[in-house]
Amino acid sequence: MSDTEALQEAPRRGRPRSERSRKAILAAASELLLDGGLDSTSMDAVAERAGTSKATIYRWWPSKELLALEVLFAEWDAQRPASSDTGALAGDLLALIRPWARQLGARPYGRVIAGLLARAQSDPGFAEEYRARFVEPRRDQAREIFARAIERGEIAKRTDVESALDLLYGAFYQRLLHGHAPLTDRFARTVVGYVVAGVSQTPI
Amino acid sequence: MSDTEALQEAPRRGRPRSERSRKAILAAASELLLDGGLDSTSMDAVAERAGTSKATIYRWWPSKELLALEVLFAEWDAQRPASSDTGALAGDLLALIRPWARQLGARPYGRVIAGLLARAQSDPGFAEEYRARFVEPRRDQAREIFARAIERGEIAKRTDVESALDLLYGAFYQRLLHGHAPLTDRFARTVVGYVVAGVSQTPI
Amino acid sequence: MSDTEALQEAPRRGRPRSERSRKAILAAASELLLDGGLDSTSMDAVAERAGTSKATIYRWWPSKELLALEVLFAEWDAQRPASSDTGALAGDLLALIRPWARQLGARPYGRVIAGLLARAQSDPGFAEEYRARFVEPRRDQAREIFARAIERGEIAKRTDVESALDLLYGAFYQRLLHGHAPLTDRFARTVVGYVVAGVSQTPI
Amino acid sequence: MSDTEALQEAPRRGRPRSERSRKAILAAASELLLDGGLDSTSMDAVAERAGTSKATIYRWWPSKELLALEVLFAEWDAQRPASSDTGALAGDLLALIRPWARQLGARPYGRVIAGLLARAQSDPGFAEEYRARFVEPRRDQAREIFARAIERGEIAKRTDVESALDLLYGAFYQRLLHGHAPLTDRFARTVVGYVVAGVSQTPI
DNA sequence: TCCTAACCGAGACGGTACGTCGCGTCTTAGG
DNA sequence: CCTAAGACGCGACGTACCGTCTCGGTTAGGA
Repeated sequence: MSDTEALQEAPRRGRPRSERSRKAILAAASELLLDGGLDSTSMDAVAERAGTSKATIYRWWPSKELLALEVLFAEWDAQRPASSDTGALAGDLLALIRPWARQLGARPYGRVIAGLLARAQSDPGFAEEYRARFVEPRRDQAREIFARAIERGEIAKRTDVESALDLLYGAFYQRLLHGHAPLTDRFARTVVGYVVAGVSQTPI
Repeated sequence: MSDTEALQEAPRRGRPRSERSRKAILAAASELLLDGGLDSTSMDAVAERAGTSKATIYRWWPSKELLALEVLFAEWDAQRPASSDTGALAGDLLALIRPWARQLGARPYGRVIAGLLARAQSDPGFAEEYRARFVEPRRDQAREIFARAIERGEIAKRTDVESALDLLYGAFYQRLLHGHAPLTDRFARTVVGYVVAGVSQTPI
Repeated sequence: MSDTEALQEAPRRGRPRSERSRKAILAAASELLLDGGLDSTSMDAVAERAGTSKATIYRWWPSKELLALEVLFAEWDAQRPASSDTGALAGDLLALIRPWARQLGARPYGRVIAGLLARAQSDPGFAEEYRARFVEPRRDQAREIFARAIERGEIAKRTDVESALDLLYGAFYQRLLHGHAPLTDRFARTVVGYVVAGVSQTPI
Repeated sequence: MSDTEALQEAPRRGRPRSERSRKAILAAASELLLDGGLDSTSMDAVAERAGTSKATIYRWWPSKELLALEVLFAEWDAQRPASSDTGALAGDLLALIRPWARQLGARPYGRVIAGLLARAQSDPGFAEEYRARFVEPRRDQAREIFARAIERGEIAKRTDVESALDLLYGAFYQRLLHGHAPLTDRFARTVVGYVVAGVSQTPI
């Protein structure tokens, strides 16, 4: 018996959850979040724009942060590409990173992400949730790529993969959050190039 | 006549600003900010702890963010080390980065910085101020180091220094903000090593 | 269909207004107003004493003055006596005035009324509201009494009733606001006596 | 040796009080008070308009109320007419009351007076000062007039003069403070007529 | 066909913090 | 000794969101 069936077994009496409200809330939150960031987005405004009541929002999302998390997840992580295997570290990383970087630069996600990061600093539980949904999946994909490169002998066995991941992703977050330079495709290629070269060092 | 003299010429009428209040406000804000981050720090609480009135705070700092900026700047950037010239890119970068990384890891600055970054996303003016005081000075120091390395012929003339800076600093911000791993000295050495190796690539 | 039914037809959606809060606010305001007058009564203090939030007060009373107006109206005008017809101007006026004067003298209403009058000077809308609720109802009662006296032939048809009302009520307000002498029952009788004599003049 | 000389004997060292400031403060306060009443008049605004510092105002006037008192006294009581003796109660009262009523109606004094009365309710000391400067002098003038009428036998010895004064002045304050009707000359004549008739009653 | 559980909107509630204004006091430099 | 300038501690203002709580109504499955 599958998990899904097990969950569906619950008796579910009473009026079912309104799908219309769920979608309207996510849509309203999305617009407001991308418009002004987490702080500028009030639950009252979300409720009003969605045509629902605040109680309905709080019934399904315990906090504004978790609502934002789901909003972002829904429209962002939806298009996470399947890992492709090009046979080279640089190729694999580029295939992984370039669509993500393009998406990051397309809309003002920085506003929302910075807000979520800020909340995460003071709320360990939320931080955990945030990492589990946004950070680790992407790092996992890159980890596999590095693992394959090690297996192939392309890079050293003792490569510090975790630090390499911080270098790789950190560079994009740096531009996303500080806004001092755009997240261009060229930047993505340069970053991947430097990271690959960095871990490919051959100390004599 | 020097600038200093010219400034001193100002008549300085009226009761002078209270140095005691200034220090008390910065001290109170510092404690509260490191304790709970930007959001948890209310101007009311700062005023009460400092033994001043809110009006006095707002007279000198237009917003909580700018107060936090000055607080952080005062106690953080105070100990920015003078650039040292070791004759090697790796040595220079390590001398610059290691004290900074040590400081970053010593106290919960992540809370405050994440908060400031969040505000910067929605307030271009504040973002500019933030970059001018926190980001650019440090990048300038590293820029010089890279410039010397290019001059020495240690790295290629066409090195993308700006991207290298994003790699370098981004890695530290990544750990600071995401909290998935500690900002150890070992991490600093690894990051610098990878960055140096990355820009030292010798394409055949 | 009666008006009452028509009003009841209103759907009354949402959480109903808290009767407990309404009463607590009026009670708290009453105590504070009689204790220290309008100026010394802060909305913060009313909210704290009533155990409500300021927002709840402002939701139902747009200003401190209108809250004070309702407070006073509730506990003061509640006991406005029905007009009695003694068949003589002096008797009717005494029956109307003496309970009112007794009430005026019993508690420090002067504080509140003086405050309200002060606000009324600068706020025509509030002045209108004040007159409609406090002044005109009492003047109307006295107007009727004078009208009956004219009808009976007790006083001249061309009596300037409005001025007589100013004389009558003004004397009490004079003592109430200036506090130079108490509002005794004897004073009430004297005032009514002089006013009745004044309008009963028979110029030869 | 006169009192005046004795006072002038004081050594008076240092810079003398600035007459210019004194006048400017009174003028500024007068404009602001007549413009918006006591509450709307801030000491900051008075100081700014007068071109003085707040400290200078507080050095010579202990509070806003006492400043307002002097302002009003200066421009109002200045023209208190000398008592005239017409030989009849009505004539004497009219000579006393009509110029005062005309002045009352000419400018928005109600605003200021209502404000002062409000403050007097909560500050017995100020109430005393207010009565001594504004109320009693005028009542004294009227008291003398009633005394002469009693002496002449025009009215009864046992006339309750104090109540008569409350009737007389109260009628004007009533219109001044409630604003329901104008302070016309006709009203002054009517009031005086009724008061005189009231105290002239000849009970058989 | 009714009962009853779970949902829904509307909107009032107790709180906390906001940024501003006015008070009366103070601390300077200067006439 | 007085003055202007202006900063100071204090306390209240009226507003905005927070997350919670009633309400009257709606929508389903089970009795």
